[in-house]
Amino acid sequence: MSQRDAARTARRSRPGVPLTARFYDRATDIVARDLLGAVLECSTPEGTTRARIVETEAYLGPDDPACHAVAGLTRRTEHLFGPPGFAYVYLIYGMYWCFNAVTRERGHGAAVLVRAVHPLDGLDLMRRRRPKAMRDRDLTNGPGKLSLAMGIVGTMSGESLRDGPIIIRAGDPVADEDVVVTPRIGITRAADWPLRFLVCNDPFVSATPKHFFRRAHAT
DNA sequence: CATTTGATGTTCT
DNA sequence: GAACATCAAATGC
Repeated sequence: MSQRDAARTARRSRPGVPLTARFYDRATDIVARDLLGAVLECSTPEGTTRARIVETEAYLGPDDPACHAVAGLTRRTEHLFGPPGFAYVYLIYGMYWCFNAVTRERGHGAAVLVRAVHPLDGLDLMRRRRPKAMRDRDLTNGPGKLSLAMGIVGTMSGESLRDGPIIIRAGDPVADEDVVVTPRIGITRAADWPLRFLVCNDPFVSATPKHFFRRAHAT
């Protein structure tokens, strides 16, 4: 799917119901929206990479059926349960690391998944780490891909996003008219909740599934 | 092009 | 044993 088609599909999938009325708490989805445009930086012995965040998903906590917090405090969710401003990195499908920023107070269990970034610095290092990516946009247009490209791994979970190996800095803000909202990708529970945020027309956002289009029309 | 399938292994029931 | 916030290669038009 071309990037323009992905953005168009996402735009047409925008739910007609305002976010405001739907959920018990807006803290985490506000963070998810405001994280668009922020700069993600990761430092490893190999070097430092920087990239602009262009796609996020909010996971609201224990009352969100798709959030890992519903399982309670386990080995995996230890760092999800706070405090805010720290990394929650977990392994998915036994192969890929997913990076989240914890958003709520200790014990709550809410976080924002970073799903795609637009590279700014360290392109050569990213290409070395992602030899299979034929085009630059394939380097970081997915949560597993961006972790590979930037060197994000599980040992970074629980580290501070202010002075740890992964740092989030302020970036150029993204205007509301450039933000698209869709349901979250790759989940089965709460599959219609509109908590995925992306910068429309950015070539580095991940593909929006086609069935989102039909779902929006059914309602 | 779009859609399906196989890889891969940790975590929790 | 089943589920899984994924990715890349293979297959179908």
